[in-house]
Amino acid sequence: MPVNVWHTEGMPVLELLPVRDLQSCCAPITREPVSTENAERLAAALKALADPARLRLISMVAAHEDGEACVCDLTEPLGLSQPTVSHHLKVLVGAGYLTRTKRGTWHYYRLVPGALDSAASLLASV
Amino acid sequence: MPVNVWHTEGMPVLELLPVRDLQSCCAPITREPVSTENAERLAAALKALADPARLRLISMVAAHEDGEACVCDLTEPLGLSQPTVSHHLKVLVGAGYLTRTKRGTWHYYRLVPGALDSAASLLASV
DNA sequence: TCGATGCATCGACGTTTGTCGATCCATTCA
DNA sequence: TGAATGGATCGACAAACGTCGATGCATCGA
Repeated sequence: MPVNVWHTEGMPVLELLPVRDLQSCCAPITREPVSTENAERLAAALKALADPARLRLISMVAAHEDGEACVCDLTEPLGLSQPTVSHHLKVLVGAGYLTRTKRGTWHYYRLVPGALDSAASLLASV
Repeated sequence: MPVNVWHTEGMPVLELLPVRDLQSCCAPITREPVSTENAERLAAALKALADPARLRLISMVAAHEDGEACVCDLTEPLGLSQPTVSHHLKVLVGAGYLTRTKRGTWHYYRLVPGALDSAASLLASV
């Protein structure tokens, strides 16, 4: 549920707020502009997604068997080097979209349920 | 409705697809990963939003009287120079989130209805 | 006609980002 | 124990990005 964005070093700076229902049902023509802090948090959350390779990674992990995948599953279909794939996965984990679990030799990445939808909701409520 | 992203020079490359309803009602555990082209388009659309200044600009334009604002309305509350504000507005217009209209000496910016929600829907359907 | 104002564009700059090869560590297996 | 494999991290580098001051072009009002 919480989509985080690393700030200094793996430090989460964003906990996605619940969707503001009043927004959707009775938003006036003129509303309050978003605060600087919320803009920075949402921008960081979006920046983590604003890359073709990372969007494909998210999609590939979700589409993979059992909803999880290791780096070796992703490198070849993505067409990028292993260090680059690891880098992108780290960004996605840091932002709270993926989790990482180690089993034996492999690190399995898995989509955080609802993380993408939370970001989408936040975006729509700007 | 269409959220565009300039490709070479003001050339729109993205027309937001309609929300794929089958996705929300009966998505299987394992789906098809997004195509490279769609990932690039969505990434471009998100990149235009993944900046605190631009998110605040969108919000400020929407919150402004009559739903429109000129550059001079935005520069001071945003705390950035006029060229920088113009630059960000250009990016947002290019991506299809804002429109620009000239009346007399002023250029008025206005939110494209539904553009933000379209992007959010696309994001949620990754 | 001339000064003032709004704003786009240009050029420059420092920072951030995406990418890779090289390296190193952990785990497995012969 | 030693080779092989998965994968994180490092260092380097080019490209993209955000920002600003300077400039130029409209438009308006005196």
